[in-house]
Amino acid sequence: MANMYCEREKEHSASAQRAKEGILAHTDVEKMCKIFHVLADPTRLKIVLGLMNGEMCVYHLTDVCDGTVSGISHQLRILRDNGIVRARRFGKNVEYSIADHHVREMVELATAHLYCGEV
Amino acid sequence: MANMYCEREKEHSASAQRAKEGILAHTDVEKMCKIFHVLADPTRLKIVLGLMNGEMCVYHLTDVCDGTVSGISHQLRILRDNGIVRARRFGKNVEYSIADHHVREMVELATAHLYCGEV
DNA sequence: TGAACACTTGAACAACTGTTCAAATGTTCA
DNA sequence: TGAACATTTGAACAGTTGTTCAAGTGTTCA
Repeated sequence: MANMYCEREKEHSASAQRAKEGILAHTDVEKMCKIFHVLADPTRLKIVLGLMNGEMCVYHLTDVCDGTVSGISHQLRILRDNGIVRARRFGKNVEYSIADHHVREMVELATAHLYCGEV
Repeated sequence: MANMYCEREKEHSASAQRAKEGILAHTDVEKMCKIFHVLADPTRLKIVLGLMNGEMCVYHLTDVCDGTVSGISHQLRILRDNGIVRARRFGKNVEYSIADHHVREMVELATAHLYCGEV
């Protein structure tokens, strides 16, 4: 990457160098993708948005998210496996809650992105 | 939702009610999913991480992301269509940059989620 | 003008994922 | 113990998506 490739070669190759040696060398891209991927499904996002208002069992979540018990349960497993929600047994029921405050903040930032008019 | 469904029925149905009348009534879930979806692909995320270090043209991005010109260009279009990056022509080249500071913050929060030990 | 370069686009294929239905597990209570 | 309830799990199918290859567009410069 020593030759001229574009009119702003110097700036761009400097950016490229910084990126390669910095953030991309020290970030687990696959893992980070997974976090976003988990939030990128309407059912799962509704579950997360719902749980941001308080703890709930599966039946309440099917009501809030307008889904089937099985469907919600499948998605809850994915959320659980990725550390987004936490499960706790309560007799016959399982109570779910948000496991990580960063998730709440990510959702809030996504809202900001959506309504700030920059799109 | 008036009967007993679980041992903590009162709390849970209150959460459900808040969620249904509040955040879920006022959030465009599909649009928010789309934002997360866009960041949920390794090629696109690498592009975003790369551009967080400065502006670049497509050729530099293929170097940074270790991808083909065509592949990167396809993903750049998706990022552009979703307001994540911005394109500006510079002679024969097209210079890309991050379009929205919320994206940068979302990526930073995802990093925090990844390395805070809560997972 | 036309050759060379930088990037974009379209089509097609393989891989992945959300939903559904049916069956299984775990828990309570009579 | 067994019936009823709450939730989980497995298999399968349809729909979506990232990548590749080939062709197209836009720009510069001789």
